[in-house]
Amino acid sequence: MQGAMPDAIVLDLMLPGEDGLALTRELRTRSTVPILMLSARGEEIDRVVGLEVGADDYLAKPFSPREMLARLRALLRRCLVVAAEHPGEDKYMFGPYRLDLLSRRLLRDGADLGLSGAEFDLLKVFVERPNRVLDRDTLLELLKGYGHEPFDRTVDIRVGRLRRKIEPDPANPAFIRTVRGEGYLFNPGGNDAPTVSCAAS
Amino acid sequence: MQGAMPDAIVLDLMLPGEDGLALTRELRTRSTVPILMLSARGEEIDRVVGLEVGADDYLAKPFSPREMLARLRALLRRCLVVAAEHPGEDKYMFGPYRLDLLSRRLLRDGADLGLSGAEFDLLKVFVERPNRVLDRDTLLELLKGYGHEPFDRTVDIRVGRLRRKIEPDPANPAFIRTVRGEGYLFNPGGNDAPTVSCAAS
DNA sequence: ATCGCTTTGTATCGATAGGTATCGGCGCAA
DNA sequence: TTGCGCCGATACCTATCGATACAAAGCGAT
Repeated sequence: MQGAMPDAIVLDLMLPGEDGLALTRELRTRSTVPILMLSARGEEIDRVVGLEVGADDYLAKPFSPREMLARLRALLRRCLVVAAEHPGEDKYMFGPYRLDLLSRRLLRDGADLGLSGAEFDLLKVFVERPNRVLDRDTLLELLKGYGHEPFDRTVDIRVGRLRRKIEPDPANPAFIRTVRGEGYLFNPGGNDAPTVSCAAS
Repeated sequence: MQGAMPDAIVLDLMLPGEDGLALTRELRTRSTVPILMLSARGEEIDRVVGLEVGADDYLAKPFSPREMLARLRALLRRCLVVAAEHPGEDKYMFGPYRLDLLSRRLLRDGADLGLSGAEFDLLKVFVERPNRVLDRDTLLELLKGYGHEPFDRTVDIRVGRLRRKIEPDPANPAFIRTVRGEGYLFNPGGNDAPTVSCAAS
């Protein structure tokens, strides 16, 4: 198990020569990746066991593709809330965005938002420390190291530019919020109603 | 619906006189609380629709209690990943309002009330200590730490501004009451029927 | 009721923090 | 070199906060 973790795993228990239950248990010791379990065995006891070893959902065959998609979507929707909160990943998702640390890009619906380098660095710092107030000193240290003047306002400027690119309404920031006298706070939920994809359909 | 949000909601679609689907959609506009949907209607289309309006899981009757518990546990386990990183309550509801501690906002019907930082801090202090009189000294300590003058009236001013934003009738405060000579009292119910404090008796 | 003292409400205003337009310096590519 | 985009310094503007002062309300004494 190397490289990037997938966004979700759909696991068919009837894989030849593999024990899906053991695999799930093993996965769960090292990852919180969402798992949707599929199986031909539809007995209640199978479902209960599958859920208990760590699956997030269990779907017995035969099932329709539509239901599987609906369940997968519900699961991903639920996980989007937390996806941005696991350090060490190479991708972070928040709101409608996906920040790819490897290619240093911010994507929305697959389209590149065209962040500049400084904007990307700032957003990375925020995304890795969600839901806590970061004061300007800390931000400056994380962004430029230790040699900065007391009245350096570069952070404010970067925040302003970043907001113009990612905030639906830059005057009322939802993702990067100001905490007067303290600093800034990154709120991955945006508006806290992360029903995003579902609400549309 | 008042006080802290429940940890999860198990919603039976066959509630009399209620449209569970609409209720779910409504809930989702203002909360990310986990929802497990139960229904006697087990058709695929019902399940898909239930999941799409915002349920996290859908279980058709008849089902066994064990499976329901397993699914509920799986759902809570998934959501606990978030909760673990934010110990304590992160949302409070009172009257028609919802105070989100993470994004530092006060919402009413999903709309941001636009509290300023100082107003938010004060409301947070109240909301965490409902139904008890807080004197100005205590409030000052909680808000600014230990270095304050004896005749600091900051609290009064903040209370006044907060009232103007959240009280239906700021001249007759329902949520933040004055207890003359003692301090202020937060009454989450917002009802006018005074919770006769000891002063009266 | 009236008076007078105390407590609370709030309008105003100055200080300060934060938002942002503008501009010049820098690096890079053609 | 020129042109372009990125970045940060500066300056200016606005919003927020709390000090002050005064008005209003509560409360006891007369």
